[in-house]
Amino acid sequence: MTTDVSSAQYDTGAPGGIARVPKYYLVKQQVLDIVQALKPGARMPAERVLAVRLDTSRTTVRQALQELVGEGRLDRIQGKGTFIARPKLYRTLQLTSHTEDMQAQGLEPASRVLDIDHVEADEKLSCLLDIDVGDSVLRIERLRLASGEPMAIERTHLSARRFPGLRESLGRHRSLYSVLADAYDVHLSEAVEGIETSLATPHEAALLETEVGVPVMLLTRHSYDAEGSPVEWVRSVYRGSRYKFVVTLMPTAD
Amino acid sequence: MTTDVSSAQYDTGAPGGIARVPKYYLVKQQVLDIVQALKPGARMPAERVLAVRLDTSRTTVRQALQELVGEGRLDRIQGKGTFIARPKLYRTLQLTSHTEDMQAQGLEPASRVLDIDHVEADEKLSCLLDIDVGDSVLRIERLRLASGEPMAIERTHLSARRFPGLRESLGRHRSLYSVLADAYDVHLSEAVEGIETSLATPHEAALLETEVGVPVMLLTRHSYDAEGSPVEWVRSVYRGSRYKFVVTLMPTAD
DNA sequence: CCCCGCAGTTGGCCTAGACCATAGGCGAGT
DNA sequence: ACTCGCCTATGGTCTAGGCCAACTGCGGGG
Repeated sequence: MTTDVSSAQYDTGAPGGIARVPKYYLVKQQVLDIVQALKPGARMPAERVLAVRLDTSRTTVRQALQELVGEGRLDRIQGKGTFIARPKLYRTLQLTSHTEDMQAQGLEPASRVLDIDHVEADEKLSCLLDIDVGDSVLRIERLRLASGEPMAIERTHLSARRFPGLRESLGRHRSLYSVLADAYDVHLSEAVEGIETSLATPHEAALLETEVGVPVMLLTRHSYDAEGSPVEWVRSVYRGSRYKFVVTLMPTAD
Repeated sequence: MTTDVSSAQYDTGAPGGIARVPKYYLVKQQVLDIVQALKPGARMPAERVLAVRLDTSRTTVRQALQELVGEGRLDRIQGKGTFIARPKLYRTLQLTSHTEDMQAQGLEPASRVLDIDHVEADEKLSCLLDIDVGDSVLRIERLRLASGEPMAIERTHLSARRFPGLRESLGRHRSLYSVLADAYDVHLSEAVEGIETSLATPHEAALLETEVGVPVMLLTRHSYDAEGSPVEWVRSVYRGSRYKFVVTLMPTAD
């Protein structure tokens, strides 16, 4: 029934703003002890087993597991079980292409084109790319991979007028940035990136091989060429539980 | 998008990796319609009302609301109700102090010291600060505020030997960085920041006035002086649903 | 030998309902 | 008038259990 009754189910102790600790959070700590005693790839006890062993309901166990999945400590696979996850990867923020970035870290870069088409610029895009509303925009949606592991979903927008034939050129090259440099003599000189958290949609979760609702990093990049004209606008979704972003800061010039 | 979702509770159709859409996710979309029709601060219908209106259980409604809270679209207050949240704030990544950073954005900076003490350096800290294991480290834990709103929990570590009397000096100054510059002639010239996602612990949630388990940004900063010696190591926890980080990237020097 | 299909295990999703904790209104008592 | 305390509405936590979906192994049929 209603758990154990009386005894402090909630930490109502010191009133000085001390946080309440829900039971599922205690369960999480207990599960964490199990996690830390195992190696990556090892299998956890089943949810129903944990519920009995930790004297709680399966619902509560799942809430605890949910957080550990969100933190990247566990992976769950339906029908197989729950497993200890591998450590996070790193993603350096710098003005380089995905290809260069991965190679610099000794990882095998790869991309799978999900979609590539032309769309009309809405007000927001026209402003970002400094074109007119209704102008044609080349939109490239790619799944980025690092050594076979899904890394991010990336949607790149470029002016179709400025880069005619780009769509065709991409098939013969490895990197978008090298195509821009070689075929159009466009070199990126500055970019502004925004980083925020979000939650995986069903579509994103499927592509990133994770679960709906886990925290993701939403990264937007606005790149400019040497003349200060906007070249691309990119929106990327990374698995928050798998990547750590690193940026080196220098004093501001002024 | 694949937001079609007609009637099928589960998309068992195409096996090509199409994402299943759980019912709570459909509920989330419906709730989102309500959210978008209201202004920040407005009150949502009660959970039990939504459950009846959307023909589902309160549990499922809460799961949908949970995600919207995690995304920073809703705020829940026990006993009062659920309300539309305000838009995100911005946090620029640059080599400046919290005080300067806030003032540059027209916000009122403030800090509340939660804890300030000396601890012995463990192996990790000794490496980060280039001191010996067991050396005394000044640890400052502060709650950062922007115009009254809790922004981050920040734990700064500095060598106590290198900065004698720093603890006392801090009471008479606004900013740590200005104390370092004025009293010790130490000027930061470079910093490496790491950004990753995590989930709020009960303690962090209480201080940040949010809920346990919501996504947070875990930001670590390792700062160096002009000579290349490490000066501080900082670990900060930001409410992911309230802040967006922005960084300007320039081409790498080499 | 291979393939199919059944059954068991495990995670995924949802329900119905209980009780706790907090905020706020309102009325009884002072 | 003011204050205290009860009542109610609302979110917060937890339980028990049902059914679905995916993986796995095994055995029978081709």
